[in-house]
Amino acid sequence: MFNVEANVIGTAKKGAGEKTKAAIFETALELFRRRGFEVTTMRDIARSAKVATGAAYYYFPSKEAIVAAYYDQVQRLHAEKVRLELGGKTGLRERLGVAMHSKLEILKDDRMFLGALFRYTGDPDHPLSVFGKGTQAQRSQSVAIFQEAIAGTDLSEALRQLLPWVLWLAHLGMILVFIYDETEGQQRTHRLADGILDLLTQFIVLTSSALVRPFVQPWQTKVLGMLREAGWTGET
Amino acid sequence: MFNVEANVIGTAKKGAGEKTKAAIFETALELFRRRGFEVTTMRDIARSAKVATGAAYYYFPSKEAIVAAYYDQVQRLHAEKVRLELGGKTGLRERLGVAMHSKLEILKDDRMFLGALFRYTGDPDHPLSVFGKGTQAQRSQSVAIFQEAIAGTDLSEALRQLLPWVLWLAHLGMILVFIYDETEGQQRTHRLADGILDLLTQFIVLTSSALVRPFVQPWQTKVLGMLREAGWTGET
DNA sequence: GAAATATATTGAACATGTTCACTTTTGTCT
DNA sequence: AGACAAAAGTGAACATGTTCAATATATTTC
Repeated sequence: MFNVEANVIGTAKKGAGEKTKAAIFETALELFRRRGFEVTTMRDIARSAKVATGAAYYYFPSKEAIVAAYYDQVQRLHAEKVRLELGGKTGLRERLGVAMHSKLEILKDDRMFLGALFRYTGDPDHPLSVFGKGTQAQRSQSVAIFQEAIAGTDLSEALRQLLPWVLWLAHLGMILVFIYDETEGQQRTHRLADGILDLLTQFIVLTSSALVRPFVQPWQTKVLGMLREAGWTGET
Repeated sequence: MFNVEANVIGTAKKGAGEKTKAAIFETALELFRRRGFEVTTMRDIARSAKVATGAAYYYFPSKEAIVAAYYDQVQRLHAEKVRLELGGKTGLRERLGVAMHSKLEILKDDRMFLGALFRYTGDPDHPLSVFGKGTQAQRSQSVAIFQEAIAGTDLSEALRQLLPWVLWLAHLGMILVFIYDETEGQQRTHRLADGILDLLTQFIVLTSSALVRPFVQPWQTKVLGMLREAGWTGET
């Protein structure tokens, strides 16, 4: 009768299926981690989670959608982690470093199935395409994290607007490199991220310095103009 | 008994299956173009080509492999086209423009199924991964085209070595943008390519000019060093 | 509390990429 | 020509992602 605190805890009446969904999700991730994405079948997942095959599809529209859900979770963790680690840090370079490296740390054990995120990259109309309309919301969230990372630093309006998108794109490339990186602890990816961030911040600082600005400013304008035209920020 | 000129023409005795292979290939491309890659089934292709389903697999290890074969053909066409159009042109910017735009022209009617090339981007071990070992040969060929494009121009040794790889990567991104580009004749992609090439060549020219070199050289060194470390050129 | 509705769950059926044991065709050797 | 081997081609069977009609369970309505 009284049903307070009910849906606070996940065990409540309403949405009893939440538990099932969670079970399927956790089981899937475990199998993905242990055996890889391709070799793990939906039947495996369902069986391991002690439900019928169809149940998995009741909660997730596709196998890749499970990875997408995982990535949603990653984004939440990342936002949290960044907010935490950003405290006190005021330098642009340092803040960007936090945003990038913390992401890699979150993903560190999941390189095996992360590739599934890129499966529909070449398919503009697929709901799970990294660049498609269907993932716009997640994209915005991810961009927002980088917005937060550059918040408080002294940047031009144009940069403040476009930099987060550039960083998002760079971070996507970074994840790809990460997947391919077989070096111990994926140090190569970490170093590459540092290198790119070094260059980027140096460039930005340059364009802010009154001394060289006249020489570099037109470049920045051109770069930003291009990005804008490329439509990366419009998000029709 | 005498079997000269035989395998010169494609209709020869040896390799009679070449005709079948070609039929399957052409039929597949036609269907991909008319209906799209996803909706076209291997059974469709086989039926249209008047062979059994298994025949398609006798010649192509997978559905995506057909697109890969198409892309091989594209590369040959591209090499040819570039060699042709490059005649006379000596400016770096102009030559790079030829390399990029000619590629887009070759691909112009095939955006519908080009996305299949990217299907295994996130799967390092798949034989058809764009960045994987299995596609190393095609990658080298593609890089060679850009090598040819920058040949004859006045560049430092480091640049001459790394620029082709950078261009290859850029051109890959360009194809991706191309696939998503719904503007008339994909002008947006063409403009983006021009913009990026402008920036790139300006940067290169800058680092060559004796006047500003001292200021920009360290940057170039850093960028090139990073690329090298990233292992894009090693190709283990 | 019974009927009606919404939510969960089932497992068989389906579609399609892929494999494979088997047959047919083609070319070679004697 | 006939035997043999290699290449070409067949189509049924298989594996797996996905759909769906049917059923069970919970919740709401009256």
